[in-house]
Formats: sequence, structure tokens, C-alpha cells
Amino acid sequence: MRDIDLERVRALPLFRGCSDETFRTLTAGAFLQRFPAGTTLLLEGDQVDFLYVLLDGIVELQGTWNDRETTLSILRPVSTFILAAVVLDADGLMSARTVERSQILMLSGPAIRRVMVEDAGFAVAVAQEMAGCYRGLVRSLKNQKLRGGLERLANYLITQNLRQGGLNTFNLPHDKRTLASLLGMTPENLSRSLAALVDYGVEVHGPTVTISRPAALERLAKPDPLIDNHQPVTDTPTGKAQRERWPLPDHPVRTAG
Amino acid sequence: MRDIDLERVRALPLFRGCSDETFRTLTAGAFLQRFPAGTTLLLEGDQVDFLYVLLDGIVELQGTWNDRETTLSILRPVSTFILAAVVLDADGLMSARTVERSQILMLSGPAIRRVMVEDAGFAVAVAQEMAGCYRGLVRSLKNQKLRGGLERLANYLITQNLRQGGLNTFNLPHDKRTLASLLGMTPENLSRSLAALVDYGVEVHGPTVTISRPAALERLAKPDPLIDNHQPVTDTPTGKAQRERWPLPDHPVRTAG
DNA sequence: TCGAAACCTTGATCTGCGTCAAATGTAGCC
DNA sequence: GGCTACATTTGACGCAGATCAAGGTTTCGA
Repeated sequence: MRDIDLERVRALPLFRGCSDETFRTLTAGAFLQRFPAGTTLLLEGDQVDFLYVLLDGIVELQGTWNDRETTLSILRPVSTFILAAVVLDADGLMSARTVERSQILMLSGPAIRRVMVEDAGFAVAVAQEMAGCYRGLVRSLKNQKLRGGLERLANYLITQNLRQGGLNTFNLPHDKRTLASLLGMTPENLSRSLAALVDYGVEVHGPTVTISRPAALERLAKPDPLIDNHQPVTDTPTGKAQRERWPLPDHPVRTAG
Repeated sequence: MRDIDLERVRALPLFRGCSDETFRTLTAGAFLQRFPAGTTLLLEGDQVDFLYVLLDGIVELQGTWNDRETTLSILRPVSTFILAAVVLDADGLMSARTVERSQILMLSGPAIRRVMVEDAGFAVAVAQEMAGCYRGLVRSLKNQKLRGGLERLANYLITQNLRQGGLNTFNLPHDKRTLASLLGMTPENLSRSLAALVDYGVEVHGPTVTISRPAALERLAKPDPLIDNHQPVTDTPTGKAQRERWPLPDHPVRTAG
């Protein structure tokens, strides 16, 4: 990895609290790679040898069962994935696939487990990142079990709008087929649900969404901060832990005195 | 806390790898309490001051939205809960309620955050426990999104049977209304689904379930180790991390040399 | 032991959403 | 620019599951 890449990685929340020695150990055998769109990074059930950190692009986490497939999460930078399998040295429960051309850092799983034991600052950062991932999944499960498809879509649009500046017009970050899968519905049903939202001021032209009556949409959606994380785009790279503390201020990792 | 309780707690996976000093700090201000059935331990959205560890009994984790309620998880001993909120010092995303009379250890959140930074062994154990909780939730989300109600029920019965000794007759661990909520369906639909499973050899009498044609049930359920964790009852208290590594052998926490 | 409350089951009806098919639109490649 | 493949939309239909109501069963407290 080049020096400039090392600096970018060092600035990530996962690595801010670790010692220089720890950082060298982790990055010595690491890869920073670009993958084209549609690349399968790993399959569910696979043994996991690397921790993946998405630095640029979009990655989709999927699961399958009995010839059915669903999108469990859409990751945007900066996100780790498959961290739990690495921490526990267990097989991955999800598949990962790039949605668009992506830049991904791959860190050795054994190295991660080894330095966690030696560097409390790093172990704390891993625990925090893991906690953030967990909370994100709690929101997803609540969203799926408590809301109908139209409600999930309405809340998704409100959240995307806020994350993209709150100007009431924005672009869907990826194709509609993947969005339908993420929302737990078929593409046909997504199409019908978007059409139903025209009555609430939502217009869609290709990937562009315009919301002309945000108050009406919000009355339908009934957003809830315990399900929906409305954090806008941040200037600096933020980890999952920080995102899951929003709107509370950052809790900097303190190392042992 | 009495000495015998301290020994029980010390033996838990979360505390095995920490130093004696860390253990004393954590347990000095801890409470070990019994709560009757139906006690609300905390509400979603509440600030969290304690980590809860369920030592005996059953606890239900719930979420609500727009007058709807769902059961997100049913905890059995030994389980931590609200760990993510403690690690991140954030508000809880779920409510917790005792289903039956329960014994719960309550550890100070600030103390946990403080000693994590100082004791890598403990921080690693927290990260592992967090990873185990995360994987459990991945299974739940896959179960919810990929399977219909009847399929979730069939798999639930197979899993419960194995967890209770695999003798093809067992007792439901709690009331059917809570089970329906956990499986993401109404009590009426649970009743009809149980009736539909008679064709697959499932008989229910009150809380007692008998499976007379396990092969037929399994053909319907199509269990998948990436969704269903069929670990049987263990003799020793196991943490979530260990359960999520099953059937792989335990990965003992190593402390810095 | 009895009554009230909660749980559970059953019946009838409705609805959200999946499935299947076909048509239209868009993107990519030659 | 044209062709192909894929995405998306639209139409028709069916079903899984929710809702509402009512009756039966079980549990708990007085």
C-alpha cells in the first residue's frame, strides 16, 4: 500500500486508537484493491480469512435460502463487513458483492485476532464497530417486522433525502431491483409502491426522486429515530460506531494511561 | 453479591479473560437481582446505565412503532443484553421484559467502558460477545426476509426440539402469543400454522409439542446452518460468542503474553 | 370455589403482496 | 444507429396473512 493510502486508513475510526506497532502489523499483510461492479467478494458459508473495509463504492450484503435471495444491507464508505466472522473465527453468514466499482481494504483475520489481544485500544475500537453494526441490524429487523412495504419505502426515501442534503430531490444510490430486495419486496411491488406515493408528492424519473410534499410523506412514513438513522453526510470518514451514536457527539476512544 | 454468586459470574465467558482487578472493578458496583414475570427492565429510547446479564429465567426484547409491537428476541441464560448501547454509550433501541421470574446481573455501564480501555482481555471478550449477538441478529433477519410464516414455525420447532434433547417431544419455553410475535405473525395465524403442521406429524397439547414424523417436517422446513443454530443444550454456561462459533470448537481468549 | 382476565382457537372477510405474463424503457456493445 | 439483454412497468390473478368477531380454555386472585 502506498503512503497516502496508509494515511487514509490510519485516519479511520477503527485504527485511530491503536498503537503504531499495531497499525504496522495490521497493514503489513493488507491489500488495497479495486473491484469492478458485480464482483462476488465472498459467499455465505465461506471461511473468512480477511476483514473487508469498504473505502469507496457500494457493496451489497446478501443471504439466500431455498432459491430465494434477499439483500440484507447496502454498505457505503466507510464500512467494515464480515467483522463478526473475523472476530469469532467463524464462517461468514452473508455473501458480499460490489454494486459498483469499489475500493476495498483487506486485512488479515488472524492478524486482527492476534493484535486485539495485545492492544486494548484496538480491541475497544473493534467492539465499538461491532456494536454499531449490531444496532444497524436491530433497526433493519424492526423496520422489516413492524412496517409494511409502503411504509418501509416511504421511510427509505425520507432517510435518503436527508442523507443527500435534504433538498427534496436526490438520486437513488443504486438500481431499483437491489432497492426492492433491500426493502423486502419484489421489483413489481416497488414499482407499484412508488406509483402509490405519487399521491404523497413523490415523483420518480429514472434514478431521480423528487419530493414535492414532504410533510404529507412524513405523515405517512412516521419516521422514528429508534428505527431510522437520519444522520446527514459527514465530511470526515465515520465508522459504524459513530453513526450509531448520532446525534450524540463522538465518544473518543481513550487508551490506557 | 455473595461469594457463590461472584464465582458463578467469574465463570461466565465474558469475564474469563479479564484480570482479577478488572473483575473486582466490574462487580464492586454490580447488582444481582430477581425480577418477577412481566417486569419491564427498560424501554426502547431510554438512556442505558447498566449492562444486563440474564443468569436465570427468560427475557423478551421488543420493539414498537406506530402502535405495533414485535418481539425481536427471546433470551435464555446466559445472555447479555443492551450491550451495544453500553459499549457506545447510546440510548437503547429495544425494550426488555421478563417473561418469567428471572435473575439478572446489572453491571455499571461507565465501569464497563472504563475497564475495556485498560484490559485488552476484557475488551476482546466484549467484542466477541458483540459479534455473537450480531450473528444471531443476521440469522433472525434472514429468517424473517427469506421464509414464510409456516417455514419459520417449522424451523423453530426443529430447533427447539434439538435444543431440548432431540427426543421429538418438548415443551414450548413460553406462551404462544409471544412465540407468534417472535415469528412475525399474529396469534391466530400461529394457531392455524400449527394446525397445518399436523399433516407433517406435529401435535400440540397446550405447551407440549410432539413430532411424530421428523423427516417430513424437515423436508418442509429445509433447515440451513446459516440461519438456524442447532446447538443443543450445553452443560456449562456459554456466551453468545461461543454459541455462534458452534459447531467449531471454542476459541479461548488469549491474553497478552 | 368462583369469577374475571388473558390466552387460544375458529370462522369469515379483507388486503397487501407475490407470481406470472407481457409490454415498454434503458443501457451496453458492436 | 441498431440489436440484444436487462431493467422496469403494467395487468391479471391468487394466496398468505391480517383483521374482526365470537366462543372455548386456562390461569390467577379473591
